[in-house]
Amino acid sequence: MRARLKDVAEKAGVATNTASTILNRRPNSWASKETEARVFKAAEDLGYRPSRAALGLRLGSFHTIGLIIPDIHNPVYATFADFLEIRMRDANYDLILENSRNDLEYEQHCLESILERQIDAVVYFVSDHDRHLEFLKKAKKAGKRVVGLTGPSDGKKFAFDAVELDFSKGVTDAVSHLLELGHKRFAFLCALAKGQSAGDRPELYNKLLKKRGVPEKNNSFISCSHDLQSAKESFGDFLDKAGDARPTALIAMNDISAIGAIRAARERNIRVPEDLSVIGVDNIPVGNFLHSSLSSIAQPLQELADATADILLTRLNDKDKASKAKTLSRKFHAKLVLKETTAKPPPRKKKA
Amino acid sequence: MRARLKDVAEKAGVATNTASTILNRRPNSWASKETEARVFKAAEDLGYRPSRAALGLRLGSFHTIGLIIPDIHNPVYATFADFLEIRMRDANYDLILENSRNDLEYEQHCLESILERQIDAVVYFVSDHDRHLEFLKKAKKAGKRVVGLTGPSDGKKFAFDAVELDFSKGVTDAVSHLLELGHKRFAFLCALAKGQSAGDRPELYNKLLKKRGVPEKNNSFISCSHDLQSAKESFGDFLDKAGDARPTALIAMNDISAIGAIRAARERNIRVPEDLSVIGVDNIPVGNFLHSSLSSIAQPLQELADATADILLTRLNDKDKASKAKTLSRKFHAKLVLKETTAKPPPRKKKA
DNA sequence: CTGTTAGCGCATTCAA
DNA sequence: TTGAATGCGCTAACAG
Repeated sequence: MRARLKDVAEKAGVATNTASTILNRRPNSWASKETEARVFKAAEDLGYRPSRAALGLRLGSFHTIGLIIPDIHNPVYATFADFLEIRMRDANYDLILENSRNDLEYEQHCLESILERQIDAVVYFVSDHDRHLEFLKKAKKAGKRVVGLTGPSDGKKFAFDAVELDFSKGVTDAVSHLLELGHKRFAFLCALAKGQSAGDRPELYNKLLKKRGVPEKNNSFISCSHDLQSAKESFGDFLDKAGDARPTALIAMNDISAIGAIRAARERNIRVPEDLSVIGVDNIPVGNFLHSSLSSIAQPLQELADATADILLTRLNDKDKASKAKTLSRKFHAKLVLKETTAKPPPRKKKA
Repeated sequence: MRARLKDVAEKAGVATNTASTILNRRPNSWASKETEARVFKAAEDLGYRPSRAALGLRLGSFHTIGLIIPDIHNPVYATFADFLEIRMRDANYDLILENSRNDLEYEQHCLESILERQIDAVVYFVSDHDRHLEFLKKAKKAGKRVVGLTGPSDGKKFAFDAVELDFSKGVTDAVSHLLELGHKRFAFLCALAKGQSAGDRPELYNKLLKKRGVPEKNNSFISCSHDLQSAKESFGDFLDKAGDARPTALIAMNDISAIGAIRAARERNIRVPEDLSVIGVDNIPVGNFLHSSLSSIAQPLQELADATADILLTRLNDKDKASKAKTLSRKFHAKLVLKETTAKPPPRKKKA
């Protein structure tokens, strides 16, 4: 079996608790340098690793945080998870990853199940606030820290720690850019999780364009699921129905949808960007390797992960919960990155 | 605090151990139906979940398996992890995911660190056998089950449980197809992990083509890292050097490399498939959404994950280690899937 | 520095 | 069925 603390102590010729003291919190240790060295060497030799089970039982914590992502197949979340994992690992925390598979119901299940574990904190992407309120209450009651990744100001509104990402500047810039290029007809492709409704997104989108003088009839709102195939099909159907009245510019709510949509266009001999300009969201790496590299609204993933880790560690280190009342939050902005999928709209064909 | 077993027992008006007996192994329980019902209800009402820490300590196992993948950004591994997680979760096992980031050294670290946990089994993708031999020994000594995902016959050779995937038929078919189309000059793009050498891959590749009458001078072997950018750069450099003598057909060791290479071609006005045929490996979804959908050699991911889960559960349920000596393995074959990136080679230009 | 004691939550054994 | 007792590996408090 594995070496236990007791074995280390014996080998070093000290008492078990002395070994424990030395191996953990040096400050209060009265041991001589020599003894310390002996203990460390014994631990090293035996390949001693504290039992996480015993530690968890004794300390009531596993030094573990849970991360729930909506979709492991979306590079954005995979990358975020990767970044966060590195940061937390540096702080000696483990990361448990749950994939809710873009299913709001299953997401609930993940939230509940992760709460049932000996976990110190939960990080999750806020998809639908109302659905999460009860979870937040439970989590707080259970003494778990929670950090939500969310849109702007939701954190403040609901009083939980949050890393906020504001897309508005990015989206506004995207629209401005398309308008400047001369586009008149727009489409918005929105990927929805299973069980999620479009909410007020269509209105927001219409309002945004109306403010710039684009009449509502020139705007289309299309929804799809979170996979490539669904985006292709939804946008393809839309193109087929729209015929010649089709938009010349598309903003997709994420790059995955954008890629699906571009393929739908391609299969209909609609060229990107000559016939159709496309802007995605997320700026995932593969977007740079398409036939035309994908213009996109980029999330500052590294910063988001760092901010999340910072908040997490602040909370985790604050054992007294002194700052219990305060809500921690950091805010970031998404940024438009122009590449090759945006161009002037094609010259209008004369009506036959 | 959370409800403990003791609380459940109290609420149900039974002894703690009675509650334990009822909640766990029904067969040996002598309790009346009524008592049982009361216990279950109490557990339900209190939202009782056994403490994993206590369970881990008592039982010496966390009902958890570890999966080490080379790259969370490669959809193939993400998908495999997802499939395996579902299967293991059904069997009430948790899955811990480690990402070795295509770094052989870090992979070692992952293997070691995962062994140090209270984990029942480890699943990993075999990249380099020699490096893993010591790990395998240690794992066996520690009583961990190990399942390796590997090439053909490696499992038998090294006597550990394995799910084997044989690419040879797929690769042979790919070469045959390209030869039939009339291709004469080939390139092989091989993504290598950090710290990994090409090994005997170039020879195998040359041999394969030589057998079909392709002289060695018409074959190029190019290596790159596991990311899109590296593939693009490596293949781009190669194209620049090759000039007009460039190959008309490319087999990339994975789709990520293929996508990078295609973009490199695109940036040099080399059309795919008109000027260059490309076949990848993995058949990842995004390949279907490129400008020309990517022909590829597909891994049967669902089957691989299922087989892995089957072996895992067989071992895990075999507490007596009766079949200790036997090596379990399952073998699968990769399959060529033709799409749009393969075509006849361009007509040869007359030399100036 | 040491040795002892106690307890985290649970399964298990044994005597009632 | 029950109640009591034991121990998994570890930390922490205490008197020496």
